[in-house]
Amino acid sequence: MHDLIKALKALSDETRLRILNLLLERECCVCEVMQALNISQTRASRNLSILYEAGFLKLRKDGLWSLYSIDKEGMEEYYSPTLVEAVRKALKGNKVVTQDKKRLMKAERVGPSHVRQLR
Amino acid sequence: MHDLIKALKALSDETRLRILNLLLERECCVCEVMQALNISQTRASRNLSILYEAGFLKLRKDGLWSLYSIDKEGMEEYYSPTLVEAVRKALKGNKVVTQDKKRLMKAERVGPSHVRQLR
DNA sequence: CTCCAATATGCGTATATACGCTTATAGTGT
DNA sequence: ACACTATAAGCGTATATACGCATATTGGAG
Repeated sequence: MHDLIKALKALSDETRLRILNLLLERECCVCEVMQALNISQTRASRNLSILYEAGFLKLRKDGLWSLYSIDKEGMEEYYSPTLVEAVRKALKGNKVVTQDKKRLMKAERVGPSHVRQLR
Repeated sequence: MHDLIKALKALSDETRLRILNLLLERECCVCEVMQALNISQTRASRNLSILYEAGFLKLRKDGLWSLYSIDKEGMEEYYSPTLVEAVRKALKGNKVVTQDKKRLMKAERVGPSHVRQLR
């Protein structure tokens, strides 16, 4: 029950729902998440790791970059894919999420120090 | 998105997951929830109304009694039934929840003032 | 080894949440 | 009207959460 609660808590936050929807598009590094959602580095990193700890994401390191993606296979808790799918459906066409994905297309894989404001 | 977050938050709590699982068994009044989970009246009432506000429950009044049950038909947000089902599956066979249901069988529809401690 | 870059973490703070105690509200019966 | 009962709501408090600022960590380049 505790793991389920942890998973549900992880999803009970706008920032994290937006991140999850970004990652449904494709794997992202922290700085891409920052740009797409237009949030701080700390905030992106913290919320990514909360989703990670809850079992939704997998992490791949490439040099300085931390690349997060939805852990489709690795989700041992059988309910996690169901939750992700429910969130995906629920937010399909959502304005904020759509805008995030647009910004993601313009985002560049450069670190916090070079991040530009995206529209 | 806000409604989804509200629903997820409502589920992100042990007391409320236990209540939801009780109600998957059958309609209950507040005092039955108290007895089954062995919690206070305030706590039962508060958490029931949080689940209600999040759209998971329906309420039927019978005299002094407030009878809560899962709102299977009324859940307008199409994701709510999915979430309920995910929770149900995830907690199937769970010790705590099983014990709650056992106590529910022994519970009586009497108010807080007559509640006995159940084993 | 040194400097720089991308990410993670410690810490303080503001806000949210959960709960108990107490009191209010609203049916029921006399 | 009055007493009694089941539930809801106000309030205070303890704990959890989210965030930013500053700093630590870790990898790469020279």
